[in-house]
Amino acid sequence: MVTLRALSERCGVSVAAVSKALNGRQGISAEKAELVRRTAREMGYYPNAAARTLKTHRSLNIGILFKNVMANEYFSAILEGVRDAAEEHGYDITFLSNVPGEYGYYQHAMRRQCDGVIIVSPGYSEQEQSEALKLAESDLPVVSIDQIYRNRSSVTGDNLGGLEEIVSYLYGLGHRRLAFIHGEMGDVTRQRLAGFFRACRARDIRVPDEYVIQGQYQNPDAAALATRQLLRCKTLPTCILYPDDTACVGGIAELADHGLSVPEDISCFGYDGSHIALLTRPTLATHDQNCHSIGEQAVLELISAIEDAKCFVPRNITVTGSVHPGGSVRDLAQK
Amino acid sequence: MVTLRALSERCGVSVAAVSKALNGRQGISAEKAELVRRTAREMGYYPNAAARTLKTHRSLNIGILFKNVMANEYFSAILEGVRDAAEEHGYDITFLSNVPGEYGYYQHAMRRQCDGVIIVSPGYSEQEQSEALKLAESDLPVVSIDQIYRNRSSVTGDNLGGLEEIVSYLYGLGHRRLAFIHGEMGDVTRQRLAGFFRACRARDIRVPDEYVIQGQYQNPDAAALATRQLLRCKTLPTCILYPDDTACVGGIAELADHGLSVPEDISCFGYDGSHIALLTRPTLATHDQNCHSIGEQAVLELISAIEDAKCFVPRNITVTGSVHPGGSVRDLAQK
DNA sequence: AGACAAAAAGAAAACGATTTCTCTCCCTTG
DNA sequence: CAAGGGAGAGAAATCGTTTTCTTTTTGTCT
Repeated sequence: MVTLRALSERCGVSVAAVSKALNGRQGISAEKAELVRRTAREMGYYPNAAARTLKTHRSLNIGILFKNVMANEYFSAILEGVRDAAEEHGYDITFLSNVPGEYGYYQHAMRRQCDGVIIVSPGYSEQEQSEALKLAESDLPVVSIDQIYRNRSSVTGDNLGGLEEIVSYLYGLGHRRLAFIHGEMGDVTRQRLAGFFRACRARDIRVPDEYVIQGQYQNPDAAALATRQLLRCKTLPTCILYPDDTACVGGIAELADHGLSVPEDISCFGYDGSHIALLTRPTLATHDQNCHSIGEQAVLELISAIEDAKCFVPRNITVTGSVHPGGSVRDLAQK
Repeated sequence: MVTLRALSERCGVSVAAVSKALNGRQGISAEKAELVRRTAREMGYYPNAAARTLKTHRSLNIGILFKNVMANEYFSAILEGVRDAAEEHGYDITFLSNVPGEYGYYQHAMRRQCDGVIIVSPGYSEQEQSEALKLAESDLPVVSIDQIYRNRSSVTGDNLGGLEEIVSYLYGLGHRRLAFIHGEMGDVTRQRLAGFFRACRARDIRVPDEYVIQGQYQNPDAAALATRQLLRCKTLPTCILYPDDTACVGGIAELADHGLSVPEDISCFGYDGSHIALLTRPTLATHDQNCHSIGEQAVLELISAIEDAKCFVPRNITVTGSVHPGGSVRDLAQK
């Protein structure tokens, strides 16, 4: 292994000088610095992160709470955004784990000397939630995604605005009877409901209670069930909004089983802008949440919390998405 | 921060004694060891990974080469297997990056003192390939997935056996005319082709040249194109094998455009066992590669390369998958 | 009781960086 | 020409562990 010491001997200067040269600090002449840098390249030197961390108390390492099935496209896209942005800024990321009775997320982060932590999804169990909270209330810089902790920055998709946009889009196509099958209750769902009702009210769209049904996220069967329930209404909606694309696919299949074809008989709208949306026939009209950007924003926010600690003030960042038209929605205006 | 020093003062013993107690080394009495451990728990001590790494040259960190869109279900499932297995064995994982002109995968791994590296997918560019090779030829323990490096262990899905199984399954359902739209040429594709032809020959299934067409992995459009080409044959196959589920969906859509319905007119078979396969109507017959297990195996192999270095001998591990029946294949035997 | 081995305890030297502080020089300025 | 200032160079301390080696204590056996 090539160390500063080795370099210093090779160049005939002190270890301190080598350190200064390599870090662009001053206190060393330009020629010597150049010599050192050249020699470093020749000898294949790379700094020892452990030693540097030990001394500086900065690890260039970001901890990440990510207790999710990665197969979930929404979360994996966020993760990718996080990774890309971290990489670009010279940070590495470390998945934080939680072994009840042994150590928690916080201990893990501290053990690895993480400079900060991004909470993507803490896990569903009571235990994991409380460990995540411990982290959020610690002295570490923390940024969360899709949930809000006291006095911490957060980054979320624009669920309220997203649903407003969808309703506005559908209204433009002549839809007046909108049903909303939504996911499990939580911050995200509440935002979406608010956006939905707000946009409907603004356009004088009346939404019967029976048009709003709880389904589940990422669950085509739950969507099918909710759809079936919806079909019992005397007057059918012209369009059904689903909590995500996977659910939407499930709903469309259920409609087909009842002899209703999409979009001729009824329209459907997904959420997330996942790959599936482009694969099915008809393609899905959906709402792209811009996950990659959500991940990136979280990293940028965290880095500024780390590096400008003194003048950092937490805030809630909303990343706007956009409607992706698709074959599953019929244009009722066009006659 | 609670350090060994702090603990030693609190317990009235030497730093060395504390270290021994916490690591279960001998050279300290049972009672003192117990006292130290209790105090450590009380004071909320956790070891400083950087200091430990610096001293021991072991980081409990695994580098991972993963230059892929995570939205790809196949890779993200592998990644998840890697993460889970690593976590279980007390290792963390670090994504290795490659910034041309700055540093390569190897430098990144060394800088972070990785104990070993898993090469999942090195990236497609010339540059990345060669950086990955540098890593594979370094003195670090390396295990690769889906590709083989000289004198290194590898873990791969059983592509050869997978296709044999598929053919065998289809044969059992009465299919005799099989077409194979495969992905870009490479180790994986060659294995699959070999398995396909071997199984066909064993059953006296003749495969006309025009039934074997190159498409692309994960590309529904390429699959559609290849499918169109296939439809020009005077005699159509009874079943088309696709390189993966995404391609399969693209193929089915193309067939529909030509007025052929699946599985009534023609059957289709995917690969990967992805979520999509369960969502479409009909559901996709597919082959589950057991990706999670592939990731796990790679970690186990790497850990033994790291921890039993002296008696480690590289080998190629094959993880077998299994056929998942689905609605896209018609049972021709049943009349 | 005395001698010796074995176990326990601790002092100190690393590991590879950063950083502070001191010491030289050399140059500028009055 | 003397004084003052600034830049360059390096010695040494330090970060929190582990580990070796020496010293001390304890226990065993004749």
